[in-house]
Amino acid sequence: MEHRYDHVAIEQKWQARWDADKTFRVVNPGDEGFDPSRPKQYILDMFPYPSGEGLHVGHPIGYIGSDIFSRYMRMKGANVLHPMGFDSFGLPAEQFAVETGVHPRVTTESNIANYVRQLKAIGLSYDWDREFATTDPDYYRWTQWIFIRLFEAWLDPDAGAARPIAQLIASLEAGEREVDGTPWSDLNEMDRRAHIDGLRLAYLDEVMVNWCPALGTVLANEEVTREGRSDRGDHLVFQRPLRQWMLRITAYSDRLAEDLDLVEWPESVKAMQRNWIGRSEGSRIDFPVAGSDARIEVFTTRPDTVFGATYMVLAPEHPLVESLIADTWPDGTKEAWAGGGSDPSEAVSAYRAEAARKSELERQTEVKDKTGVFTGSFCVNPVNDRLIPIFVADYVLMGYGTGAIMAVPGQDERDWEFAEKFGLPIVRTVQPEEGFEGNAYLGDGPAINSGFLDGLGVVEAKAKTIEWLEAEGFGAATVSYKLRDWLFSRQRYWGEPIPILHGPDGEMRAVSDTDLPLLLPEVDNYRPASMDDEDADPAPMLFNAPDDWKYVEIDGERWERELNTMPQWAGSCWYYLRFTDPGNDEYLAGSEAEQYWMGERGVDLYIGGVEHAVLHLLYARFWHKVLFDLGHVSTAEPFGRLFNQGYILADAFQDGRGVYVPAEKVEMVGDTFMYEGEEVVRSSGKMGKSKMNSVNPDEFFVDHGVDTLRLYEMFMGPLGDSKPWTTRDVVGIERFLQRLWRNYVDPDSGELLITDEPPDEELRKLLHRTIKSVTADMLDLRFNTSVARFFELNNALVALDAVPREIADAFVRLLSPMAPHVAEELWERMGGQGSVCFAEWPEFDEALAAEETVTMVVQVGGKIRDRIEVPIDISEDAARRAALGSEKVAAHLAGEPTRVIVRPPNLVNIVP
RNA sequence: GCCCGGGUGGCGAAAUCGGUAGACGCGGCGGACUUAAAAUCCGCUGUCCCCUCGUUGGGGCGUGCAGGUUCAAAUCCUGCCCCGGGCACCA
Repeated sequence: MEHRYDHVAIEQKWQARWDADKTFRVVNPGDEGFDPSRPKQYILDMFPYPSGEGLHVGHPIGYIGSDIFSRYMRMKGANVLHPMGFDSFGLPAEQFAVETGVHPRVTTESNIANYVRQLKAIGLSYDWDREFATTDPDYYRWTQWIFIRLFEAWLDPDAGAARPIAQLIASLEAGEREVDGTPWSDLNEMDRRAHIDGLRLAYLDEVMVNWCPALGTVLANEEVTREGRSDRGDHLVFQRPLRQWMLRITAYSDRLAEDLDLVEWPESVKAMQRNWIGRSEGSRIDFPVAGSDARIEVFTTRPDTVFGATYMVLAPEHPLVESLIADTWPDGTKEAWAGGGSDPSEAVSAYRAEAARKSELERQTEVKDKTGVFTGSFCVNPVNDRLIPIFVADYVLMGYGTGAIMAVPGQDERDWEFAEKFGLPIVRTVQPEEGFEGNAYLGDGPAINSGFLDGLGVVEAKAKTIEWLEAEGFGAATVSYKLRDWLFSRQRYWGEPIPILHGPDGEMRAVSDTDLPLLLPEVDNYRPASMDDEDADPAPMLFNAPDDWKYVEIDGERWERELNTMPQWAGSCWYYLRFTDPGNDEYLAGSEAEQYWMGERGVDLYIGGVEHAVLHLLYARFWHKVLFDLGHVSTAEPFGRLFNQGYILADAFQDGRGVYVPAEKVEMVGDTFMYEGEEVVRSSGKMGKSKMNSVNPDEFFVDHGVDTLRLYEMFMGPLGDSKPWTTRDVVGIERFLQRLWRNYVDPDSGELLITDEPPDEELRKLLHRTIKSVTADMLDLRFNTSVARFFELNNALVALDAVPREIADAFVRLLSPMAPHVAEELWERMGGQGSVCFAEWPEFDEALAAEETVTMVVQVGGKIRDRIEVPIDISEDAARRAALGSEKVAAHLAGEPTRVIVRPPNLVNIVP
């Protein structure tokens, strides 16, 4: 048995050859060997953060899927761009540096080397010549360059698109634009600068941030859990105001939502993005404050209910609160409204202090119990001139709308609760449906108690109210979004330095493009100043940089470098562009390469985890649209087709204390699971280090093989579903590959068992059905059913002494995207030219793929009573006659049928 | 609470146009080969019932639950239950 299937030898041989031959290198337009007659396919995986743990078998399932598709597309004749790189800035390497003093660059480099080794061991067909990491200065140079473009751009409302700030200044100087009615020439230098800085897409702002002392950085809202802890590490997070870099993603809210229509993405991901953007149409309404010139501006989606507004609420942080505090409680102030305060000032101050103290978690848990306090002031409801009291309550959020609402308890459940608790009037302004028994009524119905709106339905009443508000100067139709601007600074070391200089008088200037990359300075230690002291002020790590880095002399003045770094999301916002032209040192990506690879629909297939449904994909789309507006890229959207692979789950086991124990060492004894003599409890979850249920790929490849892993992971079920890993099931794939080998190669002599005799008709038909089925599965990434078809074809070859070449040849081609190593080996042994990776994909003959006969089902009253083999093209008449002629059918028929439904060639249903 | 997915044999799953439910694989059972075992090969395997045990013997039931539409429903509709994911006082 010298020549039996030796997966280790075969897999190592072909991986070495692909590496040496650069088999999967793909050239750009203009390069030698480029073939413009071929269509392009850009097939991309979401690149990984190279963690110290390396890969387990659950990680690469998406990579295997995209690899199969890439290999298929090459065989279909496409120029395939299929690259891989590393998202290598980030916290773990830096935290390791804090603990050990090892430079994050060192950790990162060794982790990347390990990842590359592991990825190559899976036989993934990347063009490794295009590999880069986001931490490479040649790469982050352009990340910084894009930041400068954001800094130097604003959203021109006339164009509905980003334009260079320089154009804005030119039109201001030319008098084509003014600053809030003031000509540019009338403004001093400081005001001009403030105006411009306030319009930039990258701007500084004093905002409430999530400050995490343990990590020594602020975090974006998305990086904070609902419990008010850091997403990474689960550390406490505190709210505090801080001057931070922000990116004006909200300027793109509508385009980010609307352009989802242009892409082929899972509807669920589109829905998540639309939800996140949270567009809602409504109206701004101004409520004049009684006895004052001030007005409180509210946002409402229900302007039609304005007659039912019986009180107002401001968020505790609302800037107008201070000015609304009355000196004394007015007559009629209920005890509950005062919150125990002897005067409004005391009551409101106490309430605001309490609200500021509350953590996110407390606010969450107290949702059902509304709190608030009366300011002592009143508004005038503009539609009916009624005086309504103004409250401060934390159920109104400063971050949404205007931070103030008109409260309409009759049509809003939250307002109803508050009104009941505080004894405020409740007026219904929409007539509820007959039989309605709830509190607030949110449905449609005729307006009541609403003056000029009475009798109108909700839609008409909204329109009429807005018309009235606009005519009377009390408001206008408007749109509100949940999406907030993107908090872009971090106080960490291991990130891209933000390339901005601060002048002595507060002037900001971007680092010149020619001075990029702005390299990270070397520092002595990586420990943030604030890490051990929760009360210490947030200080960027780069504060530790040497002075000759921190300060720059320009025209005799000392400018300070920005000390914040970018968040990890930055590098992944545009890496797909760099892959089109990774070596370019003059531009982020050459136009010709960018236009070719990104042409039409951008990335043709982007595979990654659904956990990036919102953040990464929204941020990347935002940057892409800015670059598009500024003419640096050629498509409106970066990712034409998105696919989310599922996760690989695995049994995990916990001991009596709830601690996970190594799953591979758990033994089943009867119905119970034992680990080191102790009974453990089984659960299931995502494979990973924390659950101690990972399967190591290096060992798996030795024991079972790479092709086995690839086929098994594809065979487990649909690529998009999460499914449990079962090592026991792997044997089915191993048997398949061994059987395949024995069909082609005599295990004793090593002789090829291929004959030039043609196959019999049945086998040929089976082949063509297989080609048809596998080809159809490719485009939909339904590889699980393809593997089933391979089993069927393979099993049909077992009984033969030799496999007809016609079958053997096509089968190897079909198999090669999924099991490329064994396919290469068999291809070579059969005398195939070159690599099977570039062999033509087999075509099927429709006539051969079609069945000649089919089993027709005959039903009586919907129950199957007979099955008859009939020609596939049987006529309706013949089918009817065959069915009615069946003895078995006759036995179930008492008399003449009332009706006969004939659907040739599949079915006849006789209704008795 | 709202918005998405999803519930099919002992297990992973097929069936994506409303027309044979359970392809393919695992596991299980039986057989061949072998001194034996492994490997390999062959057969059976949703479930219950019946018989004159048949190389397509006959029948009932069956795709989370309860209804409905239809000649016909895993597939369409209504209500409900359960599981997973996202959002969550968003005015």
